[in-house]
Amino acid sequence: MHALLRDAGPPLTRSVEDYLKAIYHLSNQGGFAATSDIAAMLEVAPPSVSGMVKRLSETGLIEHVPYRGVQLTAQGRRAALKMIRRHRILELYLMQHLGYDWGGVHAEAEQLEHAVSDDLIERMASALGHPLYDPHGDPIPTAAGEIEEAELVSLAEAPVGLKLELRQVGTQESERLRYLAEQGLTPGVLLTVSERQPFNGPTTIALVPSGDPRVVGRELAQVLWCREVPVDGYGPAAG
Amino acid sequence: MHALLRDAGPPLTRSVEDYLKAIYHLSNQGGFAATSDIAAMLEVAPPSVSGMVKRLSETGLIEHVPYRGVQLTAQGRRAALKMIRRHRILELYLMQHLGYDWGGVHAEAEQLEHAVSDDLIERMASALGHPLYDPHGDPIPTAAGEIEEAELVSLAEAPVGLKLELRQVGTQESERLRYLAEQGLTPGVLLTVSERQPFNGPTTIALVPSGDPRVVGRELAQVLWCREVPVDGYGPAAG
DNA sequence: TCATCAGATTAGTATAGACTAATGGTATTA
DNA sequence: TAATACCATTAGTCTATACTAATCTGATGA
Repeated sequence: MHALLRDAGPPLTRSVEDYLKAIYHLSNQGGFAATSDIAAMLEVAPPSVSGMVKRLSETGLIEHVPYRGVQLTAQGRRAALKMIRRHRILELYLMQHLGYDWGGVHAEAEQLEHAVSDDLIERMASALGHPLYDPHGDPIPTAAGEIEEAELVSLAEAPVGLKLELRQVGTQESERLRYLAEQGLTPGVLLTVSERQPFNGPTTIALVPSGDPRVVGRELAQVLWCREVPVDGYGPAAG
Repeated sequence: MHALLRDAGPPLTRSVEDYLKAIYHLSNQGGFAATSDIAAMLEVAPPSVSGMVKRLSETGLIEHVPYRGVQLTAQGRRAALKMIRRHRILELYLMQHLGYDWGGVHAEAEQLEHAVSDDLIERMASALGHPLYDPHGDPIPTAAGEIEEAELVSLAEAPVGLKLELRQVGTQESERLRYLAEQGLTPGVLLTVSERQPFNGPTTIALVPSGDPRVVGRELAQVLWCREVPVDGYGPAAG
């Protein structure tokens, strides 16, 4: 079974590609993506999402548990990773070969990722020396659809001094979620670990770039899953 | 009145852009583009064209004379030239910077031209040194929407030895059109002028690349409008 | 001049994808 | 446990774009 033959069927529309990407980003580590979150990310109304979810699950790209959310199937995940590869290669190419800066590159790549051929992406990847990380330090999926899973560390374990991105909040309790949101601790936030008290004491962090400090008790810190962020350059190993 | 403000209104859809381009190519020098020709060029059914024509003329991009055909308005022409600029810059960029060959470049540019921003096209144009001709020798419209109109010579006047592309057939008589089509003399055909008999005699040409000869009487030759084709390189003046 | 035929148009339908308004389900809170 | 509030879903509509089948127009040819 060749990769090229495996995904036969009609090509995906632009909208479908956007939905799959959004679902991928929202369902970290096997969780469900909620209708309203997808709607917010794509800036459409929730009923539009319900409609699309029905179509996508009929074509086998996602699985839908009513009132719970959706997950990508293996096929949907492959398609999502392909779009993410395209996006990240494009961003890098536009910055390195056409002088784009951080400001404009995302929007341009967002459009182009739906129009480029696989061939063009591989040519760009070659011209870039088959990079492993995009300008934000995120890993670029391979053409075969594999991606380096960022290993997540809980904030309670992270070494002092590390720069981290909060990726996942491992609780559903609304009180806690509300509190964390008030503190500005939502997925995507950047922070550095400033200090940790001994004997299972709290962790003190500084938000990036504001520098605002936060003190997080051990119980909460244990459910804040973060990934290490390379301080500079195009990847963890970049010099 | 700034160019940037002049074309306000909702952005054109992909389909609309394709229709405008097709109409531009089909209506040489102020002629009308026929419904069936547009349909053939875009590979859609004629009624689909009728439907689109209605919408486009309501939005002022074309003018429609029922049962005769359509013409671009100034606004439609600007939009078409913008797409043609995009296409030609993209083809050149893909060939010169990403190693594309003649085979693949057209299809890729056809997709990308709908997705790129003006900014990206201008960056590519810069990287290419603001070229005036595309890989086929066709002139590239400027960002301001001006295009070098290829001056057409009638075959009856063209100097012996010149390489020409047949661009326009200046008659509507079906007998003559049928005869010309039988002879393989349709717009787009390449040829060289081999000989011309004196005293308003016939012109002998050789089709390119087959080399097949054709003898064309003066009356017919007078209505075969051609443009000179640069023999090599990226433009008439290219060395 | 009239019949014919190719080409253009209208009529009616389908699909993708969006919307608003109304309804239904789940989970938090009192 | 009951009430409530939030979120998801269904119902119904709209637009763009395509299609097929049916009809109309205008040019050609007898």
